[in-house]
Amino acid sequence: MTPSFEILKQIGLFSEPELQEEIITHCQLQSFEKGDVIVREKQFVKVVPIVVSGMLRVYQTKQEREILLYYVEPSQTCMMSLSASFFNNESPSQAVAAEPTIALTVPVAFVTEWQKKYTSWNNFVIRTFSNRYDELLNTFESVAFDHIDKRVLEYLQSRAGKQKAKAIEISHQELANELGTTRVVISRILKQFEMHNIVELGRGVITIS
Amino acid sequence: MTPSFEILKQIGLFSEPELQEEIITHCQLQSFEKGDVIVREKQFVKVVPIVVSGMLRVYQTKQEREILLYYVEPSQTCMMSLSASFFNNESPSQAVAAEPTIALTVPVAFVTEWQKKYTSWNNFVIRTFSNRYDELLNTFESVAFDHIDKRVLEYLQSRAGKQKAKAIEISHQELANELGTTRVVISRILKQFEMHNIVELGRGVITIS
DNA sequence: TTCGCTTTGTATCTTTTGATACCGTTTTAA
DNA sequence: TTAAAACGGTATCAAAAGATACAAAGCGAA
Repeated sequence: MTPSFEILKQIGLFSEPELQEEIITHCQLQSFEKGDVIVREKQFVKVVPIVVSGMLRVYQTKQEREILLYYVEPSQTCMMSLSASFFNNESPSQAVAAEPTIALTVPVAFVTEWQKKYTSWNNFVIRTFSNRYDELLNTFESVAFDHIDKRVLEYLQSRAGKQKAKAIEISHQELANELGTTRVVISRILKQFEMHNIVELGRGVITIS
Repeated sequence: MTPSFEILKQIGLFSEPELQEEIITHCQLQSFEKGDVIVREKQFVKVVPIVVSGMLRVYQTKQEREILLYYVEPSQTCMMSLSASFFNNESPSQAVAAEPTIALTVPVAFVTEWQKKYTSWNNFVIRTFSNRYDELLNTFESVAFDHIDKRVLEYLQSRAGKQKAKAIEISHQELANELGTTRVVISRILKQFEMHNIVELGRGVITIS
């Protein structure tokens, strides 16, 4: 599907009219169902996705383990795709729609071209790299120095902050995957939280009090 | 001091003659003693350093703790300075000469300008961001999933690989700082290694057998 | 409704790592 | 040369988190 000016306005990042024209002529608007794979591990990247609505989950699987890199939210793009597109590398990571998602797909050829021609595009690229680095540094620090109970609480609060309702739909096992630990550890901590009236627990649901 | 074409050849990254001219007219070649601070935390960045010889150590201090981000080796630059220069931010990190170092200093104004004009400069910038991200991801994984003994050994092997001699000059305390742990833990592990004939220990020196 | 799968609760045990303390040796600087 | 600082060895204790095992409860499909 061809993107519209409306969509570009919604993304709100690309100010130059010429760039907007180029995006409309060269890019596609694609819909994904929850669970659809947008970028597969070890595959060459042909387009870089910019999320319009919904969310992508980007992760790696190394030695049987899943490592969450980041989520791509509206008006953001996937840094690993960007990076792979610059060097014509295979993607070292996988991107999956975490919910129904609409994304603008930019053919890789334009990524560097637009960087030279349009300041707003270049800013977008640099900001993407810089922000993802900061993000990773933050999770690095919290893994290195914080106890898991604090990390669990921060994860829940962050998730709750991004939605209207305070009820977070996630199983203990999934939460363990997100934080790189095991289910038993999560159950233990959540039970502690419940006893201290910090959360309420249901099957597949955690509610922050 | 004004840089020469020789120096640029040595760096070996900037192919366009026009870019080389610009570097020679606008950049400086600066020498630093071991311990000199090149970028201070919370200070605005005026120049971005590209290391010609020697090495910079870039780290953050958060909550009394020191977090090693990366080393800047010859032909590399400091990603945090780059990033700060793009957004006119204060530097969130500190860069110190780990040994006597000569660096090419690029005034921040040219960083984005050259990005648009010179492909090799843009590649350099993007590659810097991308490589530092990969690097951080690797240390993240090793902190999250590996035991300290393995991390110590890998650190020693990596250090040894970068020099001729197998003797690494570092105290247990310094090693602990590098890996984000405490001196006692390091002493314990090194003693284990020595008993298994993996290393030989001296005062301030560790030799891989 | 019943069978099977998913989800959660919990107990026990072990390993890893950190914290603290104390001591002896070596190096440095006054 | 003497005092102080840096360095390293080691013992003890505690806390955090992982591994394993088993049971109970909830949910969906046949």
